[in-house]
Order: sequence, then structure tokens, then C-alpha cells
Amino acid sequence: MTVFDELKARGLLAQLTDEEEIKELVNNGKAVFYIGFDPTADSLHVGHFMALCLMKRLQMAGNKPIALIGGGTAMIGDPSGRTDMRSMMSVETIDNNCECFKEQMSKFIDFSDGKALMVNNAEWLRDLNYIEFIRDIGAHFSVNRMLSAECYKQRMEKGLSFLEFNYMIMQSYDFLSLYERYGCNMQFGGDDQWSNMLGGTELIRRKLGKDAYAMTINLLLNSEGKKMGKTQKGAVWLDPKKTSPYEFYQYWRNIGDADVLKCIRMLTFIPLEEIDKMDSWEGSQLNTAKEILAFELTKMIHGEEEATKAQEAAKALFGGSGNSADMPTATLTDDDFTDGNIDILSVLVKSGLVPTRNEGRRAVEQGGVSVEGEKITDIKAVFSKEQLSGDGVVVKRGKKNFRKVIAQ
RNA sequence: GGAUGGAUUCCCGAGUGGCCAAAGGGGACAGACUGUAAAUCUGCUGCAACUUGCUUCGGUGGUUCGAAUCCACCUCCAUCCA
Repeated sequence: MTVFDELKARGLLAQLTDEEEIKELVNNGKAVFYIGFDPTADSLHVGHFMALCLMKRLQMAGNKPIALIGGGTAMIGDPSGRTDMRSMMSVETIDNNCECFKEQMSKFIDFSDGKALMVNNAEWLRDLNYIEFIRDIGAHFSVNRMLSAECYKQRMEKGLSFLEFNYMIMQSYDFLSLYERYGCNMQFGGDDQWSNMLGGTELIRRKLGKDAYAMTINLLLNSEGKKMGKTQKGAVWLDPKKTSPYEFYQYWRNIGDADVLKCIRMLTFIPLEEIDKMDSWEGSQLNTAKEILAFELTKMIHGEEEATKAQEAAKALFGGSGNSADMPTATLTDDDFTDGNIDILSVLVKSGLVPTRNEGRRAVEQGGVSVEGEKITDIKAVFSKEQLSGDGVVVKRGKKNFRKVIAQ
């Protein structure tokens, strides 16, 4: 099976400027393509992961990826898919984020021997001369046309600043620059980037009279049409310091039935034949599929060892088997005890299971807290230091949140 | 630059002098049911104490025994006119 067909079969492809041409280039390893990443945070998240996978797949097929870090475009902020304006980031934050991105990407994509490139568009964007730029590039854009783009339409209701309006032009200019500098002939990205990407292919045609291509991949949406990879606490990060391997594992383990197979197809490298077999699974059998998904992804991001640990911890908690050594742990120090004792609310707060004592109180009152499997019903329950020493105790809030608490 | 409307707790949105920690909905959280899913039902949703304090309604001052509610100024946003 060719790369192109595989991408298609996995349901990744969304829109393409020229299917035949792209197929040809990609299958023969002749594509030099770029994917842009805006450094809006100090870690990549699940949303970026799809793009990284795509890069990897194409790289394996002999194509050359360029990871473009948007140190320049981040100065503006992409209005696509947003209803409000992005808050402006300082140059220092942006530069710091760029560094973090670089490091994470290097773990995933092979940049050795020029097999892939990583460039930062700050290089050519930040020093642009306004007048020269608008004469040279701006002249090729029609405002009427830009306004009709879907990404701006949404913002016409809430308001769109001139700053953000320029984002499309910047991204188009990126493509042109990469074409000129590195012979980059393709741009890939999330489907929400479609209009920005078309801007680039058109600019290249107008400016250089050359053809360049664009292709978008489907955004990872759940069955309700919402972007995946977000929780109430925010994005699911790839950085283990921001989202622990266990939390990462749990995110996928808890995915809805309707979304499991789609995710396996789109995100993992499991051969399609195997995935097709899972297609007939239903009911509680899907639970196995979820386990596979969670394990595979955790393995890809955090390595096999961490993935196994996360799985063991999950089994220990939910299945009652497996060992508890790898559970998330909270350590209490002497300062946390008064007269050698600590009350349940303090335990909950100190272990990070609840943010405030009020919430802890509520959790206990509603019967959501247990220690070593024993439900706590009294808000005033107290534990002595001795009880928490040694191996510690497992404290649970709700069904899925727990922490091993150990006194030092 | 001018006119008008607006800014309320995570979000939407009621509240126009005391009965307001603030209706209703959404979301989140907890419980029941389950398959660590979905749907449904119940509870709950500022902080802390345990029935009492404290902090909140864009910002700063003011009026008042008392303000989210009235006044002044400021900031920001939207719409229309230039």
C-alpha cells in the first residue's frame, strides 16, 4: 500500500489542492513539505501530535519534512477557529516556547543528516520592512477575497483586529519563503488552516508563476464534533511534566465508544489489517480497543516503560490487580501534621485531589472519598502519622482520581 | 471624532437600593446505573469555619444606615454615522 493510500484509508486526508499531483510526489518521496507549529505554549499537545505523525509517516516514505516553528507568526496570533482574540505573548515567552517545541519534536522526528529541517519563521518575519512588504506581498492579496474566507467570517461577528487579519498573509509569505529557500513544494496542516494555506499556494503562483500544493488533515474531533485533546484542565500535553503519562493514558482509556476506532486509525501506527479486525468489536469489547489505544499512544509519546507503568497503575486501581507501586504519589512532611495527626480534608488538599477544603468537604459529604478502599463519611476523620508511614495509603476521590499518600 | 447599547460568579444569562453569594441554563464535580463508555436520574457548584464570618458583580471615587443595583470619572467592547 502506498503512503498516500494509507493516509486516505486512515481517514486523515481532508482537502487537497490537486490530488493526482500530490499523490505522485508523496508516493515517490519527492515532496519537500512543511507543517507549521505556532508556539502558543511551552509544550506540544495532542493536537500537534497528528501533524507529527503525518510528518513521520511521510518521512518514512522518503519525503523531506520541514517543521516550521512560528516564532514570527506567534507575534500575531492565528484567528482561525477562534471566537475571541488571542492574548498577546511577549517575545521572551515565544522564544522560550520555540525552544521547548524544538526539543520535543527532535524526539519524534529524525533531523539527522538533513533528513528533516527545523526552521523558525522569526528569521524572515520579524525584521520585515512594512512598506516594502505591503508593496511586494500585500499587493497580491484581495481584501474582498480574504473576508470571504471562512476563518474570518466567524470573526466578523465578534470583531477582528487588523493585526490578526494579517495572519493569513504572514503564513502565505512563510510558504513562499520556504519555497524559495528550500524548494518546499507542499504545505500540510489541520483542516482549519485551509484558507491560510491556499493563500500560500496562490502567492507562489502569482509571485513566481510556480505550482505548490496544499493538503489538510482532518482535525481530531469526537463524535460530538468537538476538538479532542482538551480537558477541563486544558490541553492534553505531550510534556510529562504538564500531563503525566498516567493522565495521558487515562485520557485515551476514557474515550467515548464512538471515537475509539477513529482514533486508533488516525493516531497509531497499528497496521490497517489489524484495525479492520477491530471494526466488528462492539459493546464492552471496545474496552479492549481503548486499552490498546491508550497503551500505544502512551508508548509513542513516553516510551514503553512509562506506558506499561501507566497500564499497571490503572489495573491496580480499577481491576484490583497489578501492583500499586507506580501510582501517582503525594508525600506529606512533618509540617503537614499537627500533634502527629492530619485530618482528611488536609490530606485531600495536600495531595492535590481537591483544590480547596470546601470541595474536599463536599466530596466527603457526597460519599466520593475513600481511603484504602474504606469510604470516609466523617469530614473530621483523622489519620495519624503512623497510619500513613511505610507504604502509605491509597486515597481516592471519585472513581478515577486517586493518589498514594505517604508520610515522610 | 459623534450617537447609542453593553461589561454580573468557569461560560451563557437574569437581577435596577435591603429578602443577593446573586434566578435559570450549560459545563464541571460527586452519587446511582454501567463497561474506567454513552444516555438517564439525584445531589452539588465563591472562600473558610459549620450554621457564622470573609471576599465577589469592568476600574476608581462618591451618595446612603445599607449598592451588583444610584451619581461622577476612567478603561474596554459592540452597532450606526464620519
